[in-house]
Amino acid sequence: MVAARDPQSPGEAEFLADYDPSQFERPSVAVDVTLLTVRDGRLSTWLLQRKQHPHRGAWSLPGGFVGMDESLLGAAKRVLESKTGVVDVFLEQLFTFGHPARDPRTRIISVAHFALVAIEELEALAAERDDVELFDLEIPWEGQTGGAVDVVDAAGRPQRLAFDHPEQIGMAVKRIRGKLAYSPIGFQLLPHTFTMRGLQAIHEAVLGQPINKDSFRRRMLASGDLQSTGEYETQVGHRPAELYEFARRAAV
Amino acid sequence: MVAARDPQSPGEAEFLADYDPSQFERPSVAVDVTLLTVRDGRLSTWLLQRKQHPHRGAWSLPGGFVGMDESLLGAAKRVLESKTGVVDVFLEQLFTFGHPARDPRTRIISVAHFALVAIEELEALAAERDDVELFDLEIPWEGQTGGAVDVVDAAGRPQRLAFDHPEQIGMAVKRIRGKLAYSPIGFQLLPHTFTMRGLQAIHEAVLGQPINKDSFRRRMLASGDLQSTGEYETQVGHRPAELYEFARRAAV
DNA sequence: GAAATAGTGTCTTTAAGACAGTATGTG
DNA sequence: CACATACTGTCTTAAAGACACTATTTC
Repeated sequence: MVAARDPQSPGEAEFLADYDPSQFERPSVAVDVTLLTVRDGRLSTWLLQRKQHPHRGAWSLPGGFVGMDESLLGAAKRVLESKTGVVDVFLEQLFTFGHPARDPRTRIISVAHFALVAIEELEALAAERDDVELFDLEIPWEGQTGGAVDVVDAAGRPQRLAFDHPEQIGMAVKRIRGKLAYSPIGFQLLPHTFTMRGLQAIHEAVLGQPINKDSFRRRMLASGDLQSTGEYETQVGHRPAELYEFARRAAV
Repeated sequence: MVAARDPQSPGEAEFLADYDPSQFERPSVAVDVTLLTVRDGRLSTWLLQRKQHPHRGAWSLPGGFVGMDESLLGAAKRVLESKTGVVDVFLEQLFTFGHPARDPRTRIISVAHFALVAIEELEALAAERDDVELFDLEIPWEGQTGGAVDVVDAAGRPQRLAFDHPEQIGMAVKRIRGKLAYSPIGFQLLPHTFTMRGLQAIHEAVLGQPINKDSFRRRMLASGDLQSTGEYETQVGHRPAELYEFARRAAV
């Protein structure tokens, strides 16, 4: 429920006609999107190399300014699609970063978002783009402590990141760890069908710690979020596991 | 760690000098604060009656525009103090509301915050102010479902609220319910020392459901967040309960 | 048939809920 | 001393962890 741009009470129409929105100096408002995936058992994120100042050459989250007639989530969706090609994924607002000096140009307040994509989907898109790169995260804290994270290349070397993006990525990790405990968000990082072991691997990668196999299975089956497909994986060199799908995907 | 306003690479200083921040139209950015307390076993919030358009006469959260050299939390703290007199309380960013039509004047993006205060402290302040009023909340959903809430007067009549404030208050309730499960945030709604029964009453009011007394006591004592004072309540007409304090208050 | 992981059954451990019984103020 | 609530101890129930054992595929 949002207030419509209609007069609410006597005299309001005249007031609105007189209102001058240009009388105060205003900050710019941007959105940034931390795109998380799990690759080879590790949380990873997709970054762009900045071609312009400030922080030229540093890696940065896909981001952009919010249009005057665009919602925040709409802006994040547009930025994500235009800068990475990723469409139709889980996307949620995270936190708003507004330190007065976070951008050297001028006051820019950034509404941080995070998105979740299965690695299979990302790698198909990555083949078409040469300006983006997927980096592993190194999280120097446990559980939901929070704080900045490191972004490393294949050799484990920390990368230079722009602005407050290490904090933004850290906030995304903190949030997804928290959500995992009570919501079936792990499905967003997997293809449509998946095995119990595959789902557990996602949870372990996100939480950064091993999970008891037996209780994980019991908990997932009891949650009602999983639905048997009757199908089984093949070509795996051992007894094939049953494939499940997210039970509410049809309902949503 | 936030980027300083210093050149990061060759050529950046020249770029910054040329940058013209006025070339794009920008939204206004405001902060709103949902001030929650527990009164007589019910979640309540403190509202101001709007004296100007838009939504003149409707009740609204304390709010105001963000200054150009002010952090978001700093703005929220300033707004809270100037409009309610409340200082030095728990205050945290909640969510940013940015629907293009949420304010009939112009595009105003609001960074919602929430604050927690013990009712004892609030009532002392309320005596000095006649433009603010404390209203009970009626939450039409369970657990952490989320969504707008109703604000009612002493007779239970729903009040007319300005803007998207019912959603903002709902978001605050959702957040505090979530935090209660893993963080000792309930202490923020109590005086410095309190009884086990008092703490349980706060939890029950926030969660909107009764809690098992025995396991609550066990859980709280095991958490390490409580510290015995050796003091006991008096004048209660029954065996007095021990007074505890929040164990980390000294450390913070 | 060996290797490897899937899946089942059961015992142990731990946390939550239930409840009886004792403790200690005020009136 | 009656009352009301604080606090303690123990039994029951439910969930998580541990682990042995069987099942089923590929090589």
